[in-house]
Amino acid sequence: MTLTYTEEDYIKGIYHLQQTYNTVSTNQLASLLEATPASITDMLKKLKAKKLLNYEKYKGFHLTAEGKKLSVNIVRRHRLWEYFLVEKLQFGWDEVHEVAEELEHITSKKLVEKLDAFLGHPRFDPHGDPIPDNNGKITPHIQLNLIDLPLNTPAEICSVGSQSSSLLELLNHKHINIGTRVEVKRRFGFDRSLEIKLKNQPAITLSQQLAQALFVKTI
Amino acid sequence: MTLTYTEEDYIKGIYHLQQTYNTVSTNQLASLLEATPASITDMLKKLKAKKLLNYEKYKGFHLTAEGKKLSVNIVRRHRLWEYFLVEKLQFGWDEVHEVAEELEHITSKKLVEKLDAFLGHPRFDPHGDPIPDNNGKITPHIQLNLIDLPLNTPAEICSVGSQSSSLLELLNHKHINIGTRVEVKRRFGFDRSLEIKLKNQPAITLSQQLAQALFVKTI
DNA sequence: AATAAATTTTAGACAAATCTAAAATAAATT
DNA sequence: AATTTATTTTAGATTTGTCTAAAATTTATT
Ligand SMILES: [Mn+2]
Ligand SMILES: [Mn+2]
Ligand SMILES: [Mn+2]
Ligand SMILES: [Mn+2]
Repeated sequence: MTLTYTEEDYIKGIYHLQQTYNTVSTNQLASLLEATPASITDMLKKLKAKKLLNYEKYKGFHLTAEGKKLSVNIVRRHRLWEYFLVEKLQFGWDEVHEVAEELEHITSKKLVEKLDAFLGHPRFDPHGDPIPDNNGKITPHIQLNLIDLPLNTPAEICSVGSQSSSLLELLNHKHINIGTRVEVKRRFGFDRSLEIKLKNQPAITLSQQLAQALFVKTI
Repeated sequence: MTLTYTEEDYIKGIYHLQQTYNTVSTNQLASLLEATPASITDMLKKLKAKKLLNYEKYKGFHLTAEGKKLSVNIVRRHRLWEYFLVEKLQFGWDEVHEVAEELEHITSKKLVEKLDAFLGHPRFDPHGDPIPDNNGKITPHIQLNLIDLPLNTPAEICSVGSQSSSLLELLNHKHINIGTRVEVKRRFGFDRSLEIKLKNQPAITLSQQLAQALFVKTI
């Protein structure tokens, strides 16, 4: 099964959406891929014809087992390249997404396996998202939203809820990274903001919006 | 100036051909790119419209300064990736071409510069071909065809005349690589074959065809 | 110089991916 | 239940890259 770059972006988009919404709608995918609903419908027919998608007119859609398997492999490539860019080429973690969006489409099995080995079989990408292994297996991620972390409980940032550059810019400014140790010191009901402490640093404030975009595991 | 992957492959093909034939013909390019002459003509018009190509109907064509500059950059990316694949990912030098053919189309300036630095600014790719620098400057390659190397003159293989896998397979078999030291011991007029010696090894025979595909510099 | 052969271009068609505008269907509201 | 609104699909057009078959042009040969 060879797919065009565009078909790959579509099934990857559907894969991400159906993690949250079991069945995906035309408008949701149109919004994610920044295309018109008409374009989405056209592609849904093609993906259905290739047996990658379960789709009935007006009824929403989700990937077949085959479609999901291919999508997971695209996600694997995307996240391996992101790891490469940050760990080997010294990119900032907020600079890698667009380039990985292109690199992910190079499907050479040999390339992916050798890259994985060269990187030391990393299990998480620079945003804390798990990298599927060569069989499509994904290390489950037991993660707690920072907004739900109990007071004075040491924890470590393990992923972010979005890759928007505005979020990543803010995190860079506050010196928060994947792996950063945090403790929540106070909660303010008025605006649901948090006061947190990073190791050996004065307490800082996080807005509700920011805290909700951060996931942690206790340590 | 943003180019499609296909436009990039076309100007790169023209660039390589015009190194040998100052002006390139439709059929030459069709044969190189494995497309029909009609497809070539279509693309020539587009490239002319983008001012990358000097082209008059039936008169052959060659790149403008701008077209050449863009082509050299594609060649730079192609060869940097080949170097990466061999030196970092342990590919064989006969396995890298196809993958580099895809990687070369990722144009991110930051990616290319960081990759170049990561690799230590290599000056030659795994086939001995020079890697253009960031300004498009190419280290000139004073190379002698092995068939013209005088007898008993120590020399080093510095590049190969083709990347065909049949050639590279044969070189692997004979343990000949970029950097291998050779001396020509005898020439046979009948079939123009050569007897050569690699360091600390018994003499072996190279056919005329093989010797003509190898370039050396004396040491 | 006339003819034949090779090369190159054009004409017309098709697949992929996209769009806009209109039509069909489903969901929400009165 | 009828109507309005939102969603989704279809119809038809456009761009990019490709092809085959036919026409135009150049080059080679008699
Ligand atoms: Mn992509
Ligand atoms: Mn990521
Ligand atoms: Mn290419
Ligand atoms: Mn090369």
